Amino acid sequence: MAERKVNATSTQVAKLAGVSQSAVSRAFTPGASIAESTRRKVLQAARKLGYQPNAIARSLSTKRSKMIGIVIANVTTNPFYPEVLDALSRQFQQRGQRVMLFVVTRDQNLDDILPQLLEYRVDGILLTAATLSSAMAHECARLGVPVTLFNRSVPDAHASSFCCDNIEGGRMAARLFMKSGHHQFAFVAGSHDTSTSLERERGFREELKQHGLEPFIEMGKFSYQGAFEAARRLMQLPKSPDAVFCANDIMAIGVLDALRHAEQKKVPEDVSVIGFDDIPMAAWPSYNLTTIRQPIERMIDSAVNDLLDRINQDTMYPKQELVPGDLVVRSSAKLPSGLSSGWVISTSENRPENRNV
Amino acid sequence: MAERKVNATSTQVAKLAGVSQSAVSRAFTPGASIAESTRRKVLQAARKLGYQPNAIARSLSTKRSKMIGIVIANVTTNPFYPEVLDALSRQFQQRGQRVMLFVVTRDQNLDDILPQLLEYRVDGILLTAATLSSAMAHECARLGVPVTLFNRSVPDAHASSFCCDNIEGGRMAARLFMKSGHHQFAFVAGSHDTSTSLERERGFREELKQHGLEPFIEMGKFSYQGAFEAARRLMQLPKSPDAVFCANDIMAIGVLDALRHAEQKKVPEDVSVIGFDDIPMAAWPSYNLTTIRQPIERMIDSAVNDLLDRINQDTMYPKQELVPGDLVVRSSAKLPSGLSSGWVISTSENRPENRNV
DNA sequence: CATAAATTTGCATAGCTATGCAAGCAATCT
DNA sequence: AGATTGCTTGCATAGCTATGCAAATTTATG
Repeated sequence: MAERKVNATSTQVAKLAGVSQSAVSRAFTPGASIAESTRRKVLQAARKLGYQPNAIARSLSTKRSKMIGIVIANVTTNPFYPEVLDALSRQFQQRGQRVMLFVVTRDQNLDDILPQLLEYRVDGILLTAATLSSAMAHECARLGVPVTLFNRSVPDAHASSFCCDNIEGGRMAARLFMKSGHHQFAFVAGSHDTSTSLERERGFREELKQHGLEPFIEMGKFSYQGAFEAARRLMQLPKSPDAVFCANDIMAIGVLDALRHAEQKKVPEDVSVIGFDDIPMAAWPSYNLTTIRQPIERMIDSAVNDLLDRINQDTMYPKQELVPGDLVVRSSAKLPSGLSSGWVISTSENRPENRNV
Repeated sequence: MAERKVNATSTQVAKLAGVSQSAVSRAFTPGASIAESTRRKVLQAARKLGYQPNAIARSLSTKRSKMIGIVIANVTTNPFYPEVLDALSRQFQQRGQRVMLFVVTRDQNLDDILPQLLEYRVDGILLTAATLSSAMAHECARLGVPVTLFNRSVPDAHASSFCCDNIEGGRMAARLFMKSGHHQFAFVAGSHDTSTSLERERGFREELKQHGLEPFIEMGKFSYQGAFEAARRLMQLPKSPDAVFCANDIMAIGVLDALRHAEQKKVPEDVSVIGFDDIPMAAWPSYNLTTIRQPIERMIDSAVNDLLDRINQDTMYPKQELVPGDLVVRSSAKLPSGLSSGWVISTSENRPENRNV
């Protein structure tokens, strides 16, 4: 016979332990004023009744839900984002915050879903691969709920944002291509309304322009399949490119597969390919993708710290941070003389790859 | 100057609208007894104050949090799970449930994290790629919180479970290998304590055994890298296998890459490979992986329905469901005569592949 | 129009915990 | 011993919404 006591309350525990309800509350509040002896009595009674504090009631009372709302898109289409979600979730977890998750599509309007987060009085909101309407940004500001964008630049000054330096990343790709003597350049874009794609394109373009060069642009729709098709279109061009920079790794991989399996091109002999992100697959022997690595751990640490700090002291202003990416040299792009595969080129230092896994 | 009204309460709205607090509550409760005219008054006042019902307080009052706890592992190592998470999250979202997410590692002990879910009084718990200690299963049962396992078989009868028919899947792989004339068989396992890997191995073994055959077993640690190395070990064997079945697709891909890039083998001419799951990558031209597809949508529908049903009527008993998988024939395994690539073989019907994306 | 029936409304309270405050207590000091 | 000081403790209340119940109002019925 299951006893079916169901959720005991602090009052019941108090009665059994012969103390007041306040004492029970204090027994479960670290740092509260309670004698060790009574705390033990309480914990024992609690164990006997299978009592566990009710976080809902606590949230109501403290006006802190200890929950962070995470909104994320592209979870199934870009392996970078599971990586991000995993890291974020663990970090918050470890810092004593629960995660309320919303998976959305890239083009989904967040104005419907943010209210659902606010309804639960989340302490803070983290958006990744998603953007905020400025109406919603204001709403969050009004309610005093800090918002942080990850991997999206900020629409207005109400939210923090943590991004890789996409423009410089695009420039690095262009420089590598030029140093190793390519002639026709192309960029495979993700979409025309996403800051990551736009900025990476801009850096790539600007650097080429300084040498009087200009890339072809094709749309890869942020997907393997889209990039696969984009690559085929590029190869139809009269002067088909020999250097293709892609707005992210998953598209670079789509391009690689198209070049090798549908266009009989050799990589990097016929065409060089560079991606962005450095997802785990980029290191697989089938691809060996040269790419711009986003220093995901560092970015996430900063983002999480910033959000938690702003939760705890609401005097703080939102912050915009740009983290430099590293060029990871593998073998999907021809090497300029003096550079060999397996090196990581960052703005501050160059070093052999030694990624701790 | 931001007005900084911060979270209005139902009482404030009531005062402004000239009604009672109950009326405000009812205005936001679908189906409650309230005149259309007063509802309009209330909603107008609510808009003016930027009022939104407090879900925390509601949860406390109704004893329903409208939250589901999802625990998931392997998010970064196996693309199958982001797929699962995406689908689950959307489904619950659509059915009016919020998701509280916990990302864990495969071997992490859930006994520490389940209490964190229970503390928030989640209405139900869904575990995927994770198992439940029987102590915790009892605890959930005692508290009346239904638990559903996805892709793990059930430890005891307190939880529902939804799995693909792994044993039959293993059998299908064995049959296909045998029909197309292979001689040496191998299984690349995920781990030795996970039901998916064990059951797939068992089906594969049993079917081979009926023909007096026995497979080599190698450990692939549920990862690309682990399987890559497992494949290399297999190829060292005096009678190296010409038919390798892997406990999942990501390992099958690791095996394929090892065979092609490290062992100079041709697939499927020298070695045939079959995976399990049918992740999107399996269809990529680089891999063209023959695999057992888990009918993920159907499984998720069933799992979500079951969990929500059990939440709403606690008379229901947990259910164990086994969903048959489909053999998706591509070109990583030699075809027996009469079968061509691009077909899906299920227990009930065979049809050309036409996956709706 | 009177009465019954149906609908709408407000009152009062429950749901569970945290916490300011004053009172109780023991230990310390003079 | 008496006065201070510093911990502990319980009381009472806040935090916000939902809901049973009775009262009030509207609508339907004869």
